Amino acid sequence: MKSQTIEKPKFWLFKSEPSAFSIDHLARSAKKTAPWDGVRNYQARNSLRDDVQVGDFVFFYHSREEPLGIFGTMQIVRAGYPDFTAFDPKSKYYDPKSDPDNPRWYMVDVKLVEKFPEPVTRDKLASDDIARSMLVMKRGMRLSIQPVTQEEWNAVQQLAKVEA
DNA sequence: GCCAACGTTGGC
DNA sequence: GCCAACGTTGGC
Repeated sequence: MKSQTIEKPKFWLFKSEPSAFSIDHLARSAKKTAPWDGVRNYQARNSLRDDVQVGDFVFFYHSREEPLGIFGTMQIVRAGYPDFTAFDPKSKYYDPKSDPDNPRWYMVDVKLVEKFPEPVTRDKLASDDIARSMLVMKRGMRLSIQPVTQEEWNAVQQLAKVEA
């Protein structure tokens, strides 16, 4: 058996404050594609650099501003590469400690797949037996790049189809 | 706007 | 290597 050579599809949830970058920003981007830049947390960085692969599916989550929740889905179109905003003194994400020869921060490119007709809010997530236990629902969970299970992915897709 | 939870920094 | 202080996140 060579079953371990089969790549499992991977699912993620990326968080963003919509005032900084929202799903509508992504929808208006050329080819509905944009770099997911500005991640400045080591655990999230490790995921972007090492784990997120082209073809992986991603939920777009709006944090901080109501309504809080999952607004749609994206797909990874470019795997981890150095986050160039860290090298730009004019960027709000500038980090002088990130050396271009040994970059500290990484990003990926995402493409919008679907904006849900209605967001799947935290209230809706909390009402579902499976979605309720997602990482994003845990108190104090600040990680902005989170793994999602296949079951959670399916559960949220179901919730997105239910009338608001 | 508040503030608990969390991650990072830096003095020792 | 510890841990107090600090800055940030993000739900409420």
